[in-house]
This record gives sequence, C-alpha cells and structure tokens, in this order.
Amino acid sequence: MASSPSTKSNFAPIKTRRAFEVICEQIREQLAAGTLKAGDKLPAERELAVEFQVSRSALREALRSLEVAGIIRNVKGAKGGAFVQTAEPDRIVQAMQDYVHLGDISLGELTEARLALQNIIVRLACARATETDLTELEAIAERTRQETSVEARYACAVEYYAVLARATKNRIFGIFVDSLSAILHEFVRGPDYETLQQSLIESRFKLVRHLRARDEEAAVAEMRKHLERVHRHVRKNSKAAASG
Amino acid sequence: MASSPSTKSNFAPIKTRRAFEVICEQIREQLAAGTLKAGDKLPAERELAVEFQVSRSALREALRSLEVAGIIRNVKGAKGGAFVQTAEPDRIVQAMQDYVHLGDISLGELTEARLALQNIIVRLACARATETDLTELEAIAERTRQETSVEARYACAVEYYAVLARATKNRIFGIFVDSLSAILHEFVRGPDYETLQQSLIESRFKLVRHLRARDEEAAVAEMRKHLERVHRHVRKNSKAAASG
DNA sequence: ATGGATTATTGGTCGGACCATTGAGGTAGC
DNA sequence: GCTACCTCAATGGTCCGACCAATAATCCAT
Repeated sequence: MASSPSTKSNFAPIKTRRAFEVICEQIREQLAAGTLKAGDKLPAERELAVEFQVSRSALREALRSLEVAGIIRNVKGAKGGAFVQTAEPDRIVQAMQDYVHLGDISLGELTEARLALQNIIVRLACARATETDLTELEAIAERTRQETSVEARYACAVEYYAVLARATKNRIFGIFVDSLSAILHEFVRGPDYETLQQSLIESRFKLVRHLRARDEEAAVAEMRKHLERVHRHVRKNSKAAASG
Repeated sequence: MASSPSTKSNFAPIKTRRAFEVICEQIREQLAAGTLKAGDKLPAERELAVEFQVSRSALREALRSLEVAGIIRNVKGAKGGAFVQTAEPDRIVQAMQDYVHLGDISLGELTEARLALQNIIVRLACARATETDLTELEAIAERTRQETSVEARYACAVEYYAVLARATKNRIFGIFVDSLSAILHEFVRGPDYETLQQSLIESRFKLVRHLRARDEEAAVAEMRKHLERVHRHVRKNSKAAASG
C-alpha cells in the first residue's frame, strides 16, 4: 500500500529526504509511541551521531529543529544533554506570531476571533470556575491597579485572560488565548492607552462578580463590552500608525 | 526602564545567548519590520556567515531553525538559497500536535474545543458563506461519497471542515480547525469507522442546505449532532485502545 | 535552433578541532 | 569532620575546511 494514492497521480512526490529530517521524524515517532516521554534524556550528541550514522553537524541540526519546536531542551555541561520537555504552548504562540507576520492576517480577523473565543471561554468559565480561580482573577485585577508602568499593566491583562481561560479547565482555549494575546500586544500602543487601561480594570472586577453569580449572559455581555472598547482603541491607533 | 520589574526580583534572567539565536532574532526583526518579506531571497550561507561573523555551522543552525519555523525555505543548487516563505499554517498545526503529544491533553478537551469552535464557525459561515463556498462544500461531500478508501474519505472530511472554516472569511478559525483535525485524526480508528463515515455524508449535505437557507440555529444543531456522533465513536475506540 | 556537456553556485554532509560551561570528585586547610 | 578550592571529565557550542549533490546558466557541437 506504500505510496499508492488511489485516484490521483501515481507519481510519488520526490522527496530529497535530508538526514536531519529523518532523525527528527524518528525521534518524533518515539515520542508519539511513548518510548520517549517528558523528562527523558537523549544520549550525548557524539553518541547519537554514531547511532544514526550521521555526522555530528547533521545530528545537531536535527536536535536544533526539535529544540526550536519545543520538544527538547539542550543543556550544556557535565550531566547536560538533550532533555525531552514537558508541553509548553510557547512554540505554538511563536508559530502563530510568525504566521501573522508573514501573512496578511488583518486586525479585523484577529479581533473577531478573539471576541468569539472569549465568548466561549466566559460561558465555560462561568460554569466551571472554582472559587480559587475567581479569587485569583480578583487578585490580578487588584495588582493591575497597583502597577505603575503600562507594560506591567499589560502583562497583568495577559495573565488575567490566561487565568480566565484556565478556568474553563480546557487547555486548548488557553493556547488560543495566549496566541492572540501575544499577537495583539504589538498593536496596543498610543498615548491614550494608559487612560484606557485604567478604565478597564473596573470591568475586570465586574466580570468576576458576574462569574461568581454564575450569570452567564451578564458575564458575556461584560466581556463583549470590554473587548469592544479595547478593539476600538486598537483599531484607531492602528489606522493612525498606518497613515503616519 | 531596562530589566526593572517593579515588584518582583531585581535580578535579570541570565541568558547565555547562543549565536544562532541572535541570528534568528535579527532575521525575525527584519521580518516584523517589513525589511524582509515573503519571496525575498537571503544571501548565500557562506556570505551570510561572513556578514554575521559566525561560522557557517552556526549560521546553518539558525537557518534550520527558521526553516523549521516555516519562515524560510532552503532550496539547493545554483540560484538556490533561503527564500522567505508565504504564510503557511502547517507549522502551527505541527506545534499543536507536538504539544498534545508531549502533554496530557485529553480527548475530552480536544472534542470540547472542537465543538465550541465549530459552533462559532457555523454561525459565521451561515452569515457569510458565498454561493461558491456552498457549492464547493457540496462537491466535497459528493466526492466523499465516491471515494473508496477510508483514508481518502477522511481527507475529504478534513477538507470539508477547512472549506467551511474558510467560509467564515477569517483565517484564524481555519488554523484552529486544521490543528484540531490533524490531532484528532490519530484517534479516528476502529472497524466500525467505515460505516460511521457513510452515515456522516448525508449530514454534510444537510448542513449545506441549512447554510444556504441561512438558518443559523438549524445549521448549528446539525453540526452538533454530527460531531457528537463522531465523538462518541472516537471516545469508544479510544477507550478500547486504552484497555487493550 | 537544438540538445547535450560543462561549469559555477549553493545547500547538505562530513570529520576533526577547540572553547565554555557544568557537575563530580579529590585535596588542602581550618 | 567540614568547608573551600582545585582539577578533571563530560557535553553542548562554535569554528574550519573539505567534499558531495543538485541545479541553472553557459557553451559547444551538431
């Protein structure tokens, strides 16, 4: 059955399989099969090179690829080596950021996706948020109030959204939210942003109150109002930047 | 303001910045700034190495990283080189797949996310799908009926979801859907899958009819019914695999 | 003009060398 | 006996120089 598409062309795509690709693939297979799992340590580079019968350079390119993909982490020194990582969404975020930079994803698409996503999240969080989640959200909102720099407050906002997503007890949403946060961060600029920030804090407290009351519709409405204000600001400043 | 978190530790994180990281960063910067854009060709490796004042090996590791990230594509031969790519969501999908493999994302999380996502998509598609989109969806459903192999039919299903997502006119949703499709593909197994596939085709036609009638609620309901059947199957086979 | 051989360019791989970091073990001094 | 320092081996990071393989432009013979 190897390489026999039933209906289309019968020519197999020509693949100049590079050594490092094959290596990556094999390691990924072991990962999917469970032979390798988070925390495991791969043999030393020089050793692996012998095992795969490739030069150390080729092997290193493979390891580098896996590291960039967030699968392993290379640590130097004695007792160092390549360690299989635990899942971190950073790479997904990075990949999405690259995608937006390379492509022509418009701000409109980003904000629309964000709004729709937060709509789901608020509904789920409303049903599932624990008291711990809610107090944490309040703590973050409170901390936002005390922060002095714009950047610090923005970091708080990102954390607020992340914790809210976590309250859904579904990590997929967390990934999506983190990605959009990172991308939209680049658009959040402008002189009047600071005053906007201030006014958003109260909205965050309100949302928590709605969540605690398990008032889904009110929570959704609050989030929508909240985001629409942010997006108005972003859009305005984006246009200003484009025209300048 | 450099490296002065106001409330936390005052020690800046020690970073042993590796050469290839710095190179990647610089190239990414040029990308974000627009100095580099899709289609551009980077200088030859040997040339770039001189420019960055690093060895060719280090430079190659940087290029390899960027290639794995989907930012550039290396092409061999005269007039070859590293070309800046147009945006492709493949890498995001790959990253998500890695994340799921590494982590312990449960099937429940995946299916829940999928359901919520498709809910949004159907609503948006209902409002925005053009006649072209709808006929394309029908064509795919029709093709599914004619395909003979399980794999080919699954490919059609993936395409159906992709086109549906495209009908929202928001590429972000397309990325999310593609990612989930790729991940959930691994779970779609079992002897009775073929009969399930057959019965799903009719559902796809129904959905298109609802979309054409702009009947949002009916469309959403159909999609929900559709996915719940799939998920029941997947869950059953997943349990069977786990117990075996 | 055409078509094949030649050549220059460029990424892919190789092997070997040295550096920098890190942890372990050993040693001197208290 | 404990601590502080030194030494050393392991390991990733980098460099160099070479050759291979694919590829497109060029040249040459027909």
